[in-house]
This record gives sequence, C-alpha cells and structure tokens, in this order.
Amino acid sequence: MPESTRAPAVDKRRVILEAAIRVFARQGYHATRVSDIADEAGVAYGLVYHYFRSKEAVMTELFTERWSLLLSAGDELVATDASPREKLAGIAGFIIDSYRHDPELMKVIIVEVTRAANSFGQTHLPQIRQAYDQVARIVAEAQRDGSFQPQIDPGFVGMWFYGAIEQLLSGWVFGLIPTGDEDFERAQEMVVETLCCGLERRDGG
Amino acid sequence: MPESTRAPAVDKRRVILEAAIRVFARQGYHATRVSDIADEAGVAYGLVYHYFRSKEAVMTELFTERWSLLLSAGDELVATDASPREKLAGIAGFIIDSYRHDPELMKVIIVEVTRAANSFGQTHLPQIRQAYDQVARIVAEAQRDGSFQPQIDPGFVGMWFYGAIEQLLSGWVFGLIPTGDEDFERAQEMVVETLCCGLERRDGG
Amino acid sequence: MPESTRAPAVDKRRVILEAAIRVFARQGYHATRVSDIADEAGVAYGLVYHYFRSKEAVMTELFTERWSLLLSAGDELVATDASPREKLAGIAGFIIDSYRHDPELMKVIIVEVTRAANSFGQTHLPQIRQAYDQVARIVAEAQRDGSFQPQIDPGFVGMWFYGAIEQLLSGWVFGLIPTGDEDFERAQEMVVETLCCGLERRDGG
Amino acid sequence: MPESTRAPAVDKRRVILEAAIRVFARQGYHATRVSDIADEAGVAYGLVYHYFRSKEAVMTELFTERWSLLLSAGDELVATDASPREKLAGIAGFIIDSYRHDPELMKVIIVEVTRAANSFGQTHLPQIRQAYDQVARIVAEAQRDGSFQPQIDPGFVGMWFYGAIEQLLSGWVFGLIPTGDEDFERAQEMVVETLCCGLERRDGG
DNA sequence: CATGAATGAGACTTCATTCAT
DNA sequence: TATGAATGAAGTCTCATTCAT
Repeated sequence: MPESTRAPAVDKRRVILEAAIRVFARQGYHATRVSDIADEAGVAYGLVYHYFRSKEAVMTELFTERWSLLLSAGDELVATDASPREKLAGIAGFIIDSYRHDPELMKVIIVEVTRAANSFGQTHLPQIRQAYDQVARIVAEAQRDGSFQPQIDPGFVGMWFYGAIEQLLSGWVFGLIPTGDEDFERAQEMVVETLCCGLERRDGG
Repeated sequence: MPESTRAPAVDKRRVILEAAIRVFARQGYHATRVSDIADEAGVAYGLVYHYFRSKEAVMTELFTERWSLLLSAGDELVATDASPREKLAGIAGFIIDSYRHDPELMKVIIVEVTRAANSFGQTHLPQIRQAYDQVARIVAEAQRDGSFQPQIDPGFVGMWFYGAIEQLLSGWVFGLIPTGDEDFERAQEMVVETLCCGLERRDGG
Repeated sequence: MPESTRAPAVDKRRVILEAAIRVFARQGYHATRVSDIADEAGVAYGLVYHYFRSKEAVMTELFTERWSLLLSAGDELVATDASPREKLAGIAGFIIDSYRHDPELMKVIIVEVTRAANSFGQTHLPQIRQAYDQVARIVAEAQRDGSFQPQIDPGFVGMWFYGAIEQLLSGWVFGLIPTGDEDFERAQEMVVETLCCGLERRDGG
Repeated sequence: MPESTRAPAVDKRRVILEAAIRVFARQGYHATRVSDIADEAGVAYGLVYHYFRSKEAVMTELFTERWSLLLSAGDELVATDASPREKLAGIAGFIIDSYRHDPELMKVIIVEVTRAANSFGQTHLPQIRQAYDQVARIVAEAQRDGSFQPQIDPGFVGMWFYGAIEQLLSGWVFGLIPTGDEDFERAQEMVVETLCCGLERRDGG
C-alpha cells in the first residue's frame, strides 16, 4: 500500500473550519451553537473540541488565517515603488477581491471581528491596527515626497480608509448595494478616487 | 385630588435608561444582564420589566431617541442653503458633538447598533440608511449644481462618510486616538477636507 | 393583613438544603446532578442557583453549618472541668448523637467531606483540623496534670480519635455494624474505654 | 519462530500502571483523564484501552495487587505464635512500611479506595473487610487466652484500628504531620501502645 | 408602582469509550 | 501491538422573563 494512505482522505479540521465559515456567515457568531458547526461539517459534536479549544478558537483561527494574508499583501504593496495612489488602490483591491472570492469568510471577519469592537475586535486589535498602519505609512511617505497634502494626519487616514471600506463590504453583505462584477471594480475606483482627489471639482483639472 | 397627577420626584423610567447607557457602554449589550441595569439604576429587578418589554426594548429606546435627533439635525442641514461642504461639515460636527457631550451613549449606539450588522444593525437598518441618504442627497445636489464631481455615486459616498466617521468614533471609544478638545475639532476638519479635496496635492490650488 | 404574611410560607432555601442532604446521602455528591436536588426539593432548576452559587456551595453550606455546631460543642466541653475521659466521651457522644439524630447529614459530611481528602476534605481542612486540635488539647492537658501517659503525641491522638470514630460511622452508614439504640451507646463507651484504657488486661485492675 | 515469544523490552502494561499511580496520586481519580495516564506513560491514548477495560479497571488492578499483598502479610502474621501485641504491631508496621516504600500507591489506595465509601470503597468492601477481620481475629484470640480485656467487641476494634491507621496515613499524605524516618517508627509504636495500653496512666504499672 | 423570588430552556464543554488503520 | 481520530451522552451554570404579593 502506498504511503499516500497515511494521509487522511479528508482533513476534518479543515472541514470544520469551512463549515464554521458558512454557519457563522449565516447566523452570526453568537447565534451559532457548536452543534450547528458540527452538523454543518457532518461530524460529531466532540470532534470540534478535538481540534479546537473552544468555539472562540474556531473564530480566531478563521480570522487569523485570512487576516495574515491581508497583512502580507499589504506589506508587499508598501514595499513596491508604485505610486501612493496605486498602493492604496492595491490594498482596497485586495480586500474587495477577498470578498469576491470568499464572501462568507469576509462577511464573518468584517461583521464578527473588525467591527465587533466589544468582542473579537478587542481581542485582535493589534492585528487590526497593523492594517491601519500600512495605510498610514503609505500616506506618510506620500506626504514626505510631496505627492500628498501634508496637513492630514496619516494615522487618521488609516482608520478612515478601513472604516469606509468595511462599510462598503457591509453594504454588499447585507444587500444594500448591488454586487455585480462591475460594481466591485467601480467601487474600488471610487474608493481611491474619492480618497485621493476628493469630491469637489478641481477647477484647474 | 390634583396631587395624584403630580409627576414623581424621580422618573424611574429615565433612571433606568441612564443606567442602561452606563452599563451597556461598560460591558457591551451581550455581556449586560438585566440585573446589572437594575443594580446600576438602584431599582428592583422587576421594575425594568415594568417599564420595558425586554432588554432589547431598552436598547431600542436608547438608539431611537438619539438617532432621531441626529436625523432631524441632518434634515435641517439639508434644507439650508449652505454650501455642500458646509452641510457635510455640519453633519460630521453634529455626530462628533454628540459624542463629546455623551460619549457613553454614542459608544453604545455605534458599537452595539450601527456597526452590529448581525443584531440591532439589522433591526434598525431603515433608520440607519436614512442617515446615509441625507449625505447622498447633499452630494447629489452638489453634483447637479456643479460643485462636486459627477462621477462618484452619491449613495456610495453616504456609506463611505458614515463608515469613516464611525471608525473615528470607535478610535476614540477604544482609546486608539487622542480625545482632547482640539482633537475633536481637528478631526471634523480633516474628515471634510479629505472628503472634499482628497489627499493629493492640488498643483494649481 | 397581619405582618406574618411578609415571611414566606416556606423557606425555599432551607427546602433545597434539606433536599440536598437526602440526595447527597442517597447518591453521593459526584453522582448527584443539580437537577436531582431541584426535583427532590420540588422547585425549579434555576432556584438552586438563585440561592447558591454552585453545587459545591450547597455542600459547603451543609458541612459548615453542622461542623460549626460540632466545634462549638467541643469548645464548650474543653472548657468544662470534667475529667479528660469525660471530655473525650463528650466529644464522641456528640458526634454519635449527631449521627443518630440526622444520619443522612452526617453520612454526607463524613463520606463527602472529612474522608474525601481530594475534594472537600482539602477545602475544609482548617475546620477539620480544629476538631482534631480540640482532642489534642484535652490530651495535652491531661498529660500535664498527670492523668494521661506523657509519651503519646497529643496531635497524633487527635487524628487517631477522629479516624476511628469516622470509621465507626462509616460502618453504620454502610450497614457493616448494627445500629440499634444500645449499639450506639455501647460504641461510645468502647471508643472511650479503648482509647483510655487500652486493650490489654490490667493486671492490677 | 521463537522470536515471537520474546518478552517486549518494556512491559507497556506495567508502564501504564506505574503512570496511573503517579497521576492518580497527583490529581485524584476523578480529576484524572485517561489521556493523562497515557501522556504520563508516554503511550498512545488507545493503548490504555488495549490493556484495560476501563479507567476503573486500572484503579482496581492497582488496589487489588497491593491489597492482596497486605492481606497475605496479615494472614501470615495471624498464623504466627507471636503475642497479640506483636501481631498488631506487625500489621501496623506492614501498612506503614508500604507507605514508606511507595507513598504514591498507598495514597491512591487509602484516599481513593478504602476511604472512598461511595465509589471504590463500596466495590471493594469485601476485600477491605478481610483486613478488618484479621485484626478482629487477633483480638478475639487474645481475649480467649486472657491477655486482652473481654468486653471490647473485636469487630469494633478492627474498624477502629484501620480507621486510625488510615487517618495517620492521610496525615502524612497531606502533610499534616511530619514524615521523617523516626516519625514513621514512632507512629507505629504509638499506635500499638495506645491501642494496647490506653492513654491513662497505669498507677500500678 | 415596586419587589425579587421563581421558572426553565439553552449552550458550552468534558471525557470515557470505540474503532479504523 | 499501537495509534489517535471520532463519537456523543451528560451535566453545570446562565439569564431573560414571568408572577405573586
């Protein structure tokens, strides 16, 4: 028998995580019972606790796994020599693409973590702030090289940027705004356009 | 007997509401037990249920009371003939002032309602969207009269604006950014400046 | 309506305690579910938690209430000017009488606390040792006044005394030895006789 | 092939038993999970169940193995023509020596079996009573030959003797009394001296 | 109006035991 | 023999809500 039989046919741990995404997205974290996750995953109740210390640990794993991808992507973008505007567009694009490719997971992360300041938001604040800081660093650098106005506080922009993007995602999640392919692309453009150029018409433009 | 019509020395209903603000702000809605509210108010357990149908009803009352003030103020602003920028500044200013004058209540409203898409956020979505729409209307009008660029979707700006402001308030609530008097004023200016003029330096400005 | 209506017709807290005695005695502490206590008491599940922090707290209350009576009785006995032998007989008698009057409670206390060194025994060790110390003090005093032999360590006798008495009670509890009225009285005599005079025949007696 | 009959380098069954002693002694039977035993033994979870029917079976094996040694030693002692006092001293000495040589195992046996009247104590009552009976037989014989007083019930003394000795061991186990070499020896002497001669000074002695 | 005792459904977590490999 | 993943029953505690006084 070949060695391949050593590896389990299905990774139950992964099955549980995927099931958790679906259930958290559908019902929200608080309304989800561990048995819901087990049922959705098609495994026994206790197996969830075989792989995870608690229901919270499942959520934390989900968040950490994806958020670290986001932070890595941001770090890479910051390090390139693209223009500030391109960098901001890159970050917005990455988040929006994450949503397009896995809307349930992103819904969970946004709704249950980054915007849940009283529960997971507080727990994962350091990681969340890292994302704000990436934006802040882009802005600060752009101010130093003269392409951005100097009077706006970069840290402030980091929060502002994420606040706005998350609100957009919430809008998609809850069906407040349309979710066609072109809507996503247009949204990304508008985010960056608004942030970089402002709403007012540029007389000399 | 006219005495019977006399208002009670203290309005217990109001006492309970004020207590609820403090406890919700301190512990969050989910972590707050009805007995916590009663204890904080110094009244008997059952009295909370004498005045309110449920714990949720207390929260709803808190939100509705304050949010309707906010909507009224917005409606008034929209109706004036101030410039679009002044109107946006007015709305931002009103929210920020609300926070300055009653940070606990605003914390509760932001954290537990407007950003809690899975619980109260969903319940009060229509009221929340009204606030977005006020901004959208300001933008749309400004686009019609030519002072704002036409290519940005007004509805999008409404969400963007509130997402950013709420993030700011969250930053204050959780101590991520400083909360001196000048910080609030500066924040208001930056919000409007960024939104209207963008981050990029206007060469011909 | 007379004031007497203010007092509840039945003290539910007491009802729960009495029910707990019966159930703990019947099934043992570990095998007792809180719902068993509630059922036995004829009250709702939650009421147990209204009056007691936990299942453990119920047990602790049971033990503490009775054990403090025992310690008080011992203190009184120690303070009298009876002979050492009479004092020891008094303590043995009090314990045995406690068992006769409320065998279920004493069963619970002996089996679940004083002999359960790994659970409640450890928690209540200080109180348990106080009882040993009373015996030790009686012995020490008798050694000082010359009525008891000086070479036996008093602290040692305290443990020995209680170990033996508890074993006797266990014997009754589990039906190893008969439990007629005369058996109890005879047991008390034998405890003291054995302890004071020993098993060996006194040649000069 | 003769190799197949070879004994394994290590007897895993024995390894598991030794590990169980340590874990039971450390945490108590109830607080010990089967996985704790496996971890302590350095074997896989399932192997415990390969060698033992259940967690209880492990405990039973531990108790039975040692207790039968104790009973054998007692039987031998009873059969000798030593004096009653020497026989009692022999039994006390054997128990105390057992504790000195393997305190963890004896702790487990005393705490979890002989004094745990609601669990293993009940299960192994017959074997435990055999030990009481050995003492009772020694006493009865001594009464017949006139060296012990006739009025004390021998069965009573059996329980008394073991109750006291176990209390002593508990005292050592839980650090209530000192455990130097001379303490053990002195304890053995005191047990027998007290039991045979009593606490009271023999005036004519 | 006011009190707080009483109710009971609900959820998390533990862990002994089984079983496929 | 040996492994450890998989199972699922069981039990504690919480707390929103009701109700008798």
